Amino acid sequence: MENYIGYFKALRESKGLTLREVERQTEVSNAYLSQLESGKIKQPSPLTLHKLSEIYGVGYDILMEKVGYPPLKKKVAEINRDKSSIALRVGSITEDEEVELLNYLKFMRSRKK
Amino acid sequence: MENYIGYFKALRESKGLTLREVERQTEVSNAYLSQLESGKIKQPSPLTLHKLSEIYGVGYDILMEKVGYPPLKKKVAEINRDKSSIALRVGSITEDEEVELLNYLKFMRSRKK
DNA sequence: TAACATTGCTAAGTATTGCAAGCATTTTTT
DNA sequence: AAAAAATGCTTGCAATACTTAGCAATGTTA
Repeated sequence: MENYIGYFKALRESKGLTLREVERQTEVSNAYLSQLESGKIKQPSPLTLHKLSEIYGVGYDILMEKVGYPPLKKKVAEINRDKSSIALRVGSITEDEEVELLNYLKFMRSRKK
Repeated sequence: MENYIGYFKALRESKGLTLREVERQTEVSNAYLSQLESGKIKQPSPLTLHKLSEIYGVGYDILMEKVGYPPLKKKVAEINRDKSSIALRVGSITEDEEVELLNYLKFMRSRKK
């Protein structure tokens, strides 16, 4: 969402790295890095950001937010709503559904043996 | 990490939602949702995943990893808060079990009407 | 000085996300 | 039963991430 012009360039230069050195270590082309630093790229992919976060020593989540992706950090309210790890994957469920799912899971597993 | 075929469709149907209902709430076109569910989309953007995570009640980070984006390390405090009843009793579930549970959840909920 | 390497950058091309419009079929309403 | 609405889906199309190839300027070495 916001402007991160100057940010990536300052980051790289603070480490004393050239575009081609970053290219070697991240396998992101120097051409693209140049475009990124000059503000021609709106939202580099998470994978690209992850590579950059490693070489620059900056948090992956920091870079994600920097370019405007939704924040990765969970809010406490959401954590409390999602009680179990299953709920994290299938969405929130009621207590009754939880029991029924448990039984069904048990049935599923016994059937596949 | 690779294939999430069946997952998004199972998620939606477990909630008893139509493509156009999800479109209304997330502002993601039903056309795109259809392609996503049929496996024609490799990596939907973080913003799209964030919207889906909200309407489906599934962790944003879970969806991010599901489609193959780099994993984000959780804070220890959050991890401990996340695991509760079901996880402690049955342990983790496989991807196949996950989809099967979603389908059963859909059946459970449709039965009670 | 001359040859060569390195630097940042641009232009053109490929691939993919996501949308608008529309179609065929099923479901709902009258 | 007919009309209307809702549903899932396909087909172009625009926008954009990212690459390869190359250029001009600067730095390095013989």
